Amino acid sequence: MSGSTGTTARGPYRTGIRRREQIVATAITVFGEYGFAGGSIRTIADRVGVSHATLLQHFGSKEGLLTAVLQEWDRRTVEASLTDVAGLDYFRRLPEVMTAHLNNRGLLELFTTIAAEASSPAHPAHAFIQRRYTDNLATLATHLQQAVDAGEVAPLTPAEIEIEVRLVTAVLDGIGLQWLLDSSTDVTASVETYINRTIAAWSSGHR
Amino acid sequence: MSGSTGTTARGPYRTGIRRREQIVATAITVFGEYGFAGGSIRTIADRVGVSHATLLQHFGSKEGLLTAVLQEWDRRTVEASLTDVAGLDYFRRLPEVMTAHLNNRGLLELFTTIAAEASSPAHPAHAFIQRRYTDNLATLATHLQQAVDAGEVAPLTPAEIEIEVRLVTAVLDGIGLQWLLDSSTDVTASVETYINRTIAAWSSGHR
DNA sequence: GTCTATAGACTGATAGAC
DNA sequence: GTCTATCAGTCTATAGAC
Repeated sequence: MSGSTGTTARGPYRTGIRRREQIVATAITVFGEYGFAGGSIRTIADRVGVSHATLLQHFGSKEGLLTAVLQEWDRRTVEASLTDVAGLDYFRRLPEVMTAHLNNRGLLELFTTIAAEASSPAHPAHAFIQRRYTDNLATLATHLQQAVDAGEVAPLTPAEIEIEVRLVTAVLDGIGLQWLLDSSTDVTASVETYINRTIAAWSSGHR
Repeated sequence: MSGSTGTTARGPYRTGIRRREQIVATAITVFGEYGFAGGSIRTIADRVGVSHATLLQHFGSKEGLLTAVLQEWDRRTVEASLTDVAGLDYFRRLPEVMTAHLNNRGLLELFTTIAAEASSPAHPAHAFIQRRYTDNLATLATHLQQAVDAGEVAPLTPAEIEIEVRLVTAVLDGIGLQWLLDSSTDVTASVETYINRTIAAWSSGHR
């Protein structure tokens, strides 16, 4: 990626792009801490060490900054996702993926805060969060269906598959929130317990 | 309750108390929609049909109103909780309890939004939410331990019990959030699937 | 008990100098 | 590209009339 475009090399845009990344990174932590409504562009600008006007110059508006933040979150999430595994292996590796998430508290805090805030239809991130959940559930459903097709687990109806992937998502979200509220929460063990028991249930056909 | 104190009967405080209840009820929906940071006392006052000064007269400050809202939420939650069942039956009835919660979207929205917002230690509701989770987990742990003692399920270590009650809590929170984002989510079926499978695992000793 | 008026701080956003 | 200065609007909270 660092070849043809030249955006990461020396050039007229270099400092501007650095600044942009710096602002987005800071905005992630501030929106994570105070939510979108509670986090002001002045607070973000102060932490970066620039004026709030500079920030608006880069992103046009506060909502423009939110869009950039959500895109960056999306980018980093996709980057950390599992692309080399399919079927049941995808679920088997969820505990380690979740554990890796804990290294970046800000990102988890951002998603937890924004997802809850955006449950209201009027929130600027409402559509984004809805789509994100739909996509995530669909990905999980595809992998579970693959496991069924491969004979790794007993057959499941589409309705049952939806319940299963919603439960997996709920566990990841809920345990994440509990870890934010109490860092002594054993995230890895909890998710492992859930996944192991669930795969056992899928395999035996005792649903 | 409506006898000796006279607070619900005719008297000098009657209208004041009615107003207070009305304000708290409206504040629950507004804080649920916009969060504590995003929901202003002016928005609440407008919906009630009074000036914002009246509201501050009653609760002293915005944080005072939040305290009243959290107390009311606590009160209603305790009221709807299961006090007549113990041990495994407590878990067996969680699906119906959760389903009943869906009749009051505002209350669920409030808790989801505030819990996420309050994950930041600086939030005025941080201590309240932390205590609430600790208490809730302890209650669940007591019921599970009772089930163990009664021989309803195979033995569990304290660490295993903590994981189990955290998973139950995570499922309830996570499925609630998904329902807020997409009301077609089958909350009852999801929670029933989880509880049935979990009780089966506890009973068989295959953990 | 509720109102209007107002203080004082903070909000997002814009204009224009450098 | 970043700044200062400033705008209009909103915020929480208080004072004082009725």
